[in-house]
Amino acid sequence: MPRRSRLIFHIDVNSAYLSWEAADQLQHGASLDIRTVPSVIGGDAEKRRGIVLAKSIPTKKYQINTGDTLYSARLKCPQLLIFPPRYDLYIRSSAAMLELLGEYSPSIQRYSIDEVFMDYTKMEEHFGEPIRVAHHIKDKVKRELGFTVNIGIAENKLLAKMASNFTKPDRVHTLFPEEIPTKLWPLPVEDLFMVGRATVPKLHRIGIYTIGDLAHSDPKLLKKRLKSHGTLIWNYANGKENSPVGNIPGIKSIGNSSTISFDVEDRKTAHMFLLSLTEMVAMRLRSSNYLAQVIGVSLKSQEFFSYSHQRRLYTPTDSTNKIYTTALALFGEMWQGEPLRALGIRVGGLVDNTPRQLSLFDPGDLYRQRALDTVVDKMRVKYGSNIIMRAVFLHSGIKPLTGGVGEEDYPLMSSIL
DNA sequence: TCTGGGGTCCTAGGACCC
DNA sequence: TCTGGGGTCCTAGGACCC
Repeated sequence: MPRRSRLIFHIDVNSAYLSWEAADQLQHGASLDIRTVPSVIGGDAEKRRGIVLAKSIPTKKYQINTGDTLYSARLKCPQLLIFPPRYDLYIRSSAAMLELLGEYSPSIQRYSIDEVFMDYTKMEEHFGEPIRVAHHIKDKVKRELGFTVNIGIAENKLLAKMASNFTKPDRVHTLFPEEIPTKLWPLPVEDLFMVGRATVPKLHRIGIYTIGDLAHSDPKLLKKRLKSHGTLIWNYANGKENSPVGNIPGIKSIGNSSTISFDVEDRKTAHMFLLSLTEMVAMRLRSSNYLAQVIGVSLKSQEFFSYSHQRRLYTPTDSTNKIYTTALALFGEMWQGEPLRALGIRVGGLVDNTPRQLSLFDPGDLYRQRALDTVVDKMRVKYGSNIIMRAVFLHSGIKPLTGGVGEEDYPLMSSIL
């Protein structure tokens, strides 16, 4: 075995949402393992959220893809089983896996709810040869937690991630430098991380169809055509990437958006949804101990046209009222009365919420506003998010908070991901 | 009963300043 | 009287990820 500059593991849960649902069902006495039949996790079509979020391996021969509408998925496979998402279960399952992995290295990075990077460099003396240990870890996850993972092993994060994407499920793959020509380069270019829907046709147009084609193309030409993104994917195709595991920079923005079960056509209803979203975003902002300098509103029309407006404030804020009134102003500037399918609020330009010089233009009731927001946050954490709500939501049929993970059950969970 | 939600980063163009 | 030019900030939109 050659000496490796670094040893990086990428652990990827196979069909995460679906695997976690399957494992939970079996633990509760189900006789059918839904991973063995065509099945998907999908949103609620009546609420216009009916898309495939995760799919079992047997759906492959029906050509069902993540993102398909449930309508089209059912056309492809009439006997398809569909289960709703359960974000609380996913958060618990993900945390259990992270805890298990923590035994094998002090350097662990949660990349998403179902992907983890682990730096195994210099850990061999403790736990042994990397491929053997990877098998041990994957078998332990299966035995103790009830779901399967793929593990990719390489000298950097990019190649480890590419390796974990090879054949699934329940597999360990390596992608060391000497294996790049045989294992990576033959793959279609769209399989490369960061080569998405818009880039593929541009690459095809210049005769690039495989990752190998990209690796051997002229980086100057790519840069000319694709700017910095061209340089990035050329490096990736050649296996060049050297970011460390861990040291995730702080969050940059916090947002929530929602597709509404009906088209919003009047200002009053739109305002209520904006308030509901603002309540969630502002609560998350305060719990993260940041203040926001930029407030943004995004809309999606019935015809799927998306657009947004944002504004930078003179004074950073975490006040629900300030964010809401800014959002209303932005909404008023951009909305021409077209039916709306979705609305969103996002705050950015985050700065630490440490004691600061008050601007001359701060409202005099700043502290009273803050005290009120803080009390409401505490009550919602303690008694549930519906314990206190703005009067406009009474009998409106609209939830007083919208967004976050797990809807009303886990209003604060999203901020840990 | 047709198309989610939460993020990050980049680019282009305009405003503004010197 | 013939329209410089660089730097920075801001905003809108797009591309990508899971």
